[in-house]
Amino acid sequence: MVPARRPTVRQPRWHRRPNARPEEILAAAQVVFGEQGFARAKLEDVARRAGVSKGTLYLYFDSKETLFREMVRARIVPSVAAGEEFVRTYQGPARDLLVELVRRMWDTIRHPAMASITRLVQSELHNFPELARFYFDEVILRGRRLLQSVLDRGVASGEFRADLQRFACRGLPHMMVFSAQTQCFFHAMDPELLTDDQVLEGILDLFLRGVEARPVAGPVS
Amino acid sequence: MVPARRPTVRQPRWHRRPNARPEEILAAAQVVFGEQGFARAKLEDVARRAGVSKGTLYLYFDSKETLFREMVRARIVPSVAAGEEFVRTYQGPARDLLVELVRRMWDTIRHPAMASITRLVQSELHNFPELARFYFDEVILRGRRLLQSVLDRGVASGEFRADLQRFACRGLPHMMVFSAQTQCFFHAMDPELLTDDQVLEGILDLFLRGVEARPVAGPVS
DNA sequence: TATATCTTACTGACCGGTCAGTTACTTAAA
DNA sequence: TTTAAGTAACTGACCGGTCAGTAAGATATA
Repeated sequence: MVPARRPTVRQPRWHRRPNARPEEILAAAQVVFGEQGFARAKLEDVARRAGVSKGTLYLYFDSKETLFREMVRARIVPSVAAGEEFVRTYQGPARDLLVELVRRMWDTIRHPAMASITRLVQSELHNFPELARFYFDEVILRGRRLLQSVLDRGVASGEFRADLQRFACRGLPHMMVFSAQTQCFFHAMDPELLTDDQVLEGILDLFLRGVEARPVAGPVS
Repeated sequence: MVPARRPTVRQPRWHRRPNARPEEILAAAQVVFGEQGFARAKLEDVARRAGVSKGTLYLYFDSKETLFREMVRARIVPSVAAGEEFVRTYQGPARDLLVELVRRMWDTIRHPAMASITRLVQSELHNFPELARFYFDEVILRGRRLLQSVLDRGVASGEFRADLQRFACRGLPHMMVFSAQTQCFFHAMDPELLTDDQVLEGILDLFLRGVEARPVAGPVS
């Protein structure tokens, strides 16, 4: 009798997929860094989740730090660009634009994977000056300017208060990002849970009241 | 000639100060954890800053994790209690109470040492379920209820909108905490810096507009 | 079409540094 | 003299980063 080893069609233990690897590694890194934070995250875990060995990580990324930076960049920049594109092409009242922009921002940042990134960046900034610089310029500043442009439109059209403070374009994203983090991370222990939609409506309700020239009561949209 | 070594009055190399040590260690831990985050922080550094050796830490705290938890507890709970005491004893319009409470909260959380703690907690929650539970119950929930009670007073007196959303008592602290963190950590690289006072006025301006029944334009106080 | 040759994506054992926690000893001070 | 506060050398687990070796699979040749 012939032994059963060596089946007729041999399955390779791994495949060469140099084009797919970087994205897969970034996706794995997003999960592991998001769950563990930078310092606790083990590259061994990132590798396992990406379906490769630890050595392979180093074929595509110089170091743990580089991997972290590239992951943040790859995940965040497209969102900001999408927001800018939306505002650039929007036709209509500033109020509606603001409402829709806030909805889209909320839809982006309320997902745990995204909330993890904003939290990560916030907590690791101090250790990665280069990342901090990049994040501040390409995310915070661009986001702030984007929102300010929407507010400016509304002021020009008389929809928003002429005496808006410079803080307005910061307060909104601050409230949104932190609300998203709280929704994600305290979800399990909150006895007075709000749904994501309730939070969104609450944000819009407060902020519109805060900026509109002639606020009216009642539902937002 | 007599050699100069061994002066007549010998200074002890160290003193036994069992009552003072814990607080000194907590203070050192606040700085080091605040600067480095939990995982990067070295107990060696905490010990050096506290003026003791590493072994001494273990005379007063079971582990790195315990030290971290105790530090957060010791620094945060008094602030919450102070806010509660202030609201409990306040006589006057709800609007003034709200303004003054926000001022005091801002005065507390805008300091880097405090902003570091809120950031720390946010980023380490996942790794310390016990701390998360404690923080949520003793800080977030208590803070939320405190603010809600102020809002309720205003609604009852007709100063605030009767249709306030449940989100209102969360949005304000979210905006404040995140604004404080941003003020602290991006201070160096922001080309459009606002002063702490400008941020406070901006927060009050937005939020009062958002909650008042008959908002009026103009400066806050 | 078959197979020999070659390139390179990929593996995984290993090394060296780091650091939380321990312990054997020292010393302040009651 | 006693004892508890404090020290500092030590241990062992852990993990980022390396590199010698392996095998997938492309290409050349018959």
